Amino acid sequence: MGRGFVTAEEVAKRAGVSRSAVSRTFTPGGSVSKPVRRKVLKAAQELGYRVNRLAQGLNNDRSNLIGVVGSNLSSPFISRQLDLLSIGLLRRGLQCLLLNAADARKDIAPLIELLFEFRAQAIVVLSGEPPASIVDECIANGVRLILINQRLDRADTNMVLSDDSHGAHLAAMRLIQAKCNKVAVVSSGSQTPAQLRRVSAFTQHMNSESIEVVAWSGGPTSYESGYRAGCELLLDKSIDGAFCVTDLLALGFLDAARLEMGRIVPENLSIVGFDDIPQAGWKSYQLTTVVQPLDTLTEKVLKALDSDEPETRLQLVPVTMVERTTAR
Amino acid sequence: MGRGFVTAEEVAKRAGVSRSAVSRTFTPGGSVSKPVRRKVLKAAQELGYRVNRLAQGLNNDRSNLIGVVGSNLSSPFISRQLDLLSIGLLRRGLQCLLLNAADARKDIAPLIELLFEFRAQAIVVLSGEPPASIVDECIANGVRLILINQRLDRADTNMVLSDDSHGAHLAAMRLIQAKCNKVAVVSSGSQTPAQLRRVSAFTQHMNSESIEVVAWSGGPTSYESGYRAGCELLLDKSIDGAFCVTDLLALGFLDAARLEMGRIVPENLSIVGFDDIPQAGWKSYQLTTVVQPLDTLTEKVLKALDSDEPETRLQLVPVTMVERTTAR
DNA sequence: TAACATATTGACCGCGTGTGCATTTTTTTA
DNA sequence: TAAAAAAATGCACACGCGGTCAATATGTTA
Repeated sequence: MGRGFVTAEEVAKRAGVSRSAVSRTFTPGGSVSKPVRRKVLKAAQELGYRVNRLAQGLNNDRSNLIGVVGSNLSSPFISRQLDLLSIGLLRRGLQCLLLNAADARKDIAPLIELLFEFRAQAIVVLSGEPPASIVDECIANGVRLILINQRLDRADTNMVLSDDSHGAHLAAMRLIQAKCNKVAVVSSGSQTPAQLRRVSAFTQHMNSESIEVVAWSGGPTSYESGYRAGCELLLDKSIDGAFCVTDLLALGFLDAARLEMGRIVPENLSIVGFDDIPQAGWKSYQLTTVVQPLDTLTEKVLKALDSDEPETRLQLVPVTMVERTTAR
Repeated sequence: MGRGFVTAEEVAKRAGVSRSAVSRTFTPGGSVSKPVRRKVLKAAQELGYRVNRLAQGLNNDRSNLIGVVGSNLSSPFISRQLDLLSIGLLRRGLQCLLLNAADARKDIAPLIELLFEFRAQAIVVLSGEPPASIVDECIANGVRLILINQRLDRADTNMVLSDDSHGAHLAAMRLIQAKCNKVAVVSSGSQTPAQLRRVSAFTQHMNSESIEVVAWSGGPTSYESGYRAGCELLLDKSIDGAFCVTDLLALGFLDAARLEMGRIVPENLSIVGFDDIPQAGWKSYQLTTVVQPLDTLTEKVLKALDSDEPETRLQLVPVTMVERTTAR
């Protein structure tokens, strides 16, 4: 009862049986007689014994650890993603080893190295782009790698991502429907691949309709950046529509438009966002936006974790648009 | 190079040295000659060898795993807390084993059991109240337990919490300063200890000033609950002040007041929140609120993790008030 | 060059667990 | 009741690593 944990050996001694008996008692399907099992359980209870899953994983070669790496964990979107993911993992008896990539935003390679050292069974990347070498090492070591909203140009990696292009097209169509003549497209300065896809798909669509597009990007993906974008862009009175590639940006933009630049939304200016974070539905905002269905996205991630040989490596999650009040 | 990870044995064979040499090469302070070290590193590089930290922890008795358990991970406050915590842990070379208590909101005991099985060095509880038996087991097994914003009535547990009472007093003083005659205090139905403390300290203060207090509580700790509270409470036109024990509640309340119940804030109604989540500073809200200094709180948690014999088990983090625009 | 001090090395053990195998005990069948 | 089948049990090994210790190699001094 001293420092440290109780071992199976001690339980065996107390119960007057062999250590094997203890092990078998705690192993489903182990061959143990009723009386022995009772004695073992009693001794274990009294001593406060718990199986050491680290040692367990040592010969099983199954650590049951799933590495999750991402940055911006406190943003509404990512945090919800992490919330759902961690619940799903727990339900499946998997443990979530969380690595915050805030320090190494650019290069998440060392973090993944760390996960290798912990023998993570699989690695889920919420944000950030792993270098190709890491991907190679993952398959070499039999570690499943799952990228969320990240599109890598190789067929041997699991990717689950929202249909950004289609979402951008939806946004474009909505702004066209609102009869906008000159629109802004707002993204952050971090230029994540997902954001780039949204910007380019949107721009392309608008160009094909001969509608002028003004691109703005800067700062982190935050409310404040959106606010700044609004203050700067809306000096141009002819802009009557905006697609913000993230709700956070959109809400900042919306506040700038209404409270700083004297615009009336949606009469004067139509705004469409992307993600559908909870705040987009708050009464003060009522943002019209493209919905990333986080639950189905998470579900696909978990499924990719389960199945031994995933049928599809690239899974596109369809997006929809929720109509609220910020687009005419 | 088959399935699974490379072992030190294989590296030794390839490098033409003993396995001990490999181990020493990767152990700081190990006695290895330059040429041998070079050979080992080369072989390790070629084979893609990585130390197995699980096996490492098996004899060290240091898993380097810190268990973090909490619920409501996507709420602005908790997610930020988790964000900061996970960064701090990583910086200190500790791994964050995240357990989402969403399923077992009431009883987080089984989750902590799980962390025992993984031989977590310490356990940080973001939310939820662990039963006393768990606390006993923690100290019996030499696992440090740190409770955040949770006050247990025992001297052998590490607790880091914001000064809820003082915060509530600040809120009360502010509403008195706003010359409120009848105030509401809004909390969620989940009745966490922290919320209860805020409510009671606030009510007590107001009573001592002979100001009438109407208490409302219901639903989860969410924007929606606050909105509902506003819709129901503000039917009483004589209520001219409100203390919402959580910013999320406050923002919902504020929206209900302005957009649904036709109140003018702060002329007609003063509102004070608690937490200072990012959204409280957004231009549409500009909520006057009590600030929980999350960075210092997190810092104290990390420090409690470090020090082998913490000087103080109960650490109260001082709170301040940020003046914005919702209190007259 | 010899004697000595020091740096390096490899064999071995322990960490806590699961499991194959041979042995012993219990149960079933003839 | 005896023989055969089944179940239960303990021993020993493996998992991948760090650390101890004696043996060996290298360097240093007289």
